[in-house]
Amino acid sequence: MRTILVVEDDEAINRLLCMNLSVTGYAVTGEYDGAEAMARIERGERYDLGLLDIMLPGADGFELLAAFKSAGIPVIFLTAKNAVEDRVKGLRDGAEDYIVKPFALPELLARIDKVLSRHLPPPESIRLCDIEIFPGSRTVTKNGQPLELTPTQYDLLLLLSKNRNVALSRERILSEIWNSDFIGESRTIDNHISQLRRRTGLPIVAVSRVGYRLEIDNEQEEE
Amino acid sequence: MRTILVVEDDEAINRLLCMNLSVTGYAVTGEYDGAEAMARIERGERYDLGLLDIMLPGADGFELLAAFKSAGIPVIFLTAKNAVEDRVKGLRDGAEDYIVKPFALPELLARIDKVLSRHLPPPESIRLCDIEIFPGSRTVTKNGQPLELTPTQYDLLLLLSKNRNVALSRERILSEIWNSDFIGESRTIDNHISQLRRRTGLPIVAVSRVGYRLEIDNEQEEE
DNA sequence: TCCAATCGTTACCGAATCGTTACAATTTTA
DNA sequence: TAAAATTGTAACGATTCGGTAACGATTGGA
Repeated sequence: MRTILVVEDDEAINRLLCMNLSVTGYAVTGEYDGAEAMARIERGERYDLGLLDIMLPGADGFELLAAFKSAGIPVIFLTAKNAVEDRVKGLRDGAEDYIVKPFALPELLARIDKVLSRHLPPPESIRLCDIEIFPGSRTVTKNGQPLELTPTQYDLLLLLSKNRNVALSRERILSEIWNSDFIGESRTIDNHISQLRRRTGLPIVAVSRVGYRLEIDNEQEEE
Repeated sequence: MRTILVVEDDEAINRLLCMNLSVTGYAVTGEYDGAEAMARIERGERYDLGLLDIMLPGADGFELLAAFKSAGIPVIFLTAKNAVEDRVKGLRDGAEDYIVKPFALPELLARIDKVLSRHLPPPESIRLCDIEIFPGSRTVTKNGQPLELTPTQYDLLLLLSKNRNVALSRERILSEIWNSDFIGESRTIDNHISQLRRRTGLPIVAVSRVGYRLEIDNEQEEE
């Protein structure tokens, strides 16, 4: 379970955040005083993320940001409505993101999700049945043997593997692999799918009128 | 299951809304007093949507809107017939939508659906008796076993499942599934319904001269 | 109760979709 | 510069899907 430290002196907002985040599945600690929060970090308490107000008693958000940064903990700032310069300074000093009060909770959750996933170590390799993808070197093996793939095939495979059991529309595939536009509406994707299927032997099924889906009944492991 | 807080002091309308929404598959809480509703939000109670009347005892709709917004809960206003300025103010202050009383239920349902899909990630799965729909992968199971459906059948099933216990007119079905065009008025829908009924075994009943309705007596859960 | 309207279902054929092979244009590599 | 590889497009056949017609059953209103 991910842990979050919320530092916010407004009691209502603090409680609201803690309640909602804890319901969503995070382990939350609420802190009202900047100096106290600072003490927690210096004491070596571990958190996966800090949600920091800027105006705080004890120590302000920027001081805290420095402490969090040197402890390797990403930070999202909670800024008041019109404090534009705060945001600028915060981002320049290394905050991961900021959100303006009052904010919509789903938006905050989405940002938290993004920041946390950005801070996860990228996987060494991705395993699908007998296929293994090594994003670091952009190589693929099948049963341990190297498998030659063209760049497009590799990109397609990576996209599918990141979205296993998800019906990917042709539209989505186009926009993810062919940067931006590329108006050429055609059977291009179908062809690459066909080739990829032949080389990898993976169960890539057509979703009629929509696109394709990599079907993996998960009892595989990642490494 | 999605949760809705209905705040409306007119007892008849309140009960009507709660009854209809609950039959349609939402978890509904009815509240008659603005201050009480405010207390619920401040207490941290979670809802996916607020349906707010504007003229309320205790606290009016606009005060509630602010509270809902800072809790990240989207709001649809129920406005009286000629209160144009209310609508304008509501939308400017961040309401997602408004609907004029007296309103037609299908229209309200459509708007609710739109707002929710804009604010929440789509549900993992939708369960109807022994049928389970997985929108992400565009697959369906019956008693856990995969169930093959054609694209049109799938779209039709999804539409019906989002409008359970609501009579869907052929007109509406056509416009939702066949994008705009398709002038050919015929028995096409009846055929797809027939096939869907056979494959899923769901209680899709004909509503004479109108269309069809998926009849589900709710004691099911979603996941 | 009766009759017309509506509905459920089967059958059928044209149209659309998909898998695949082939090929030219372009890019990369030697 | 020449050869090889890659990529977008075209085309063909197989298969599936979808719209319509048709017929009997059912329903619902007078």
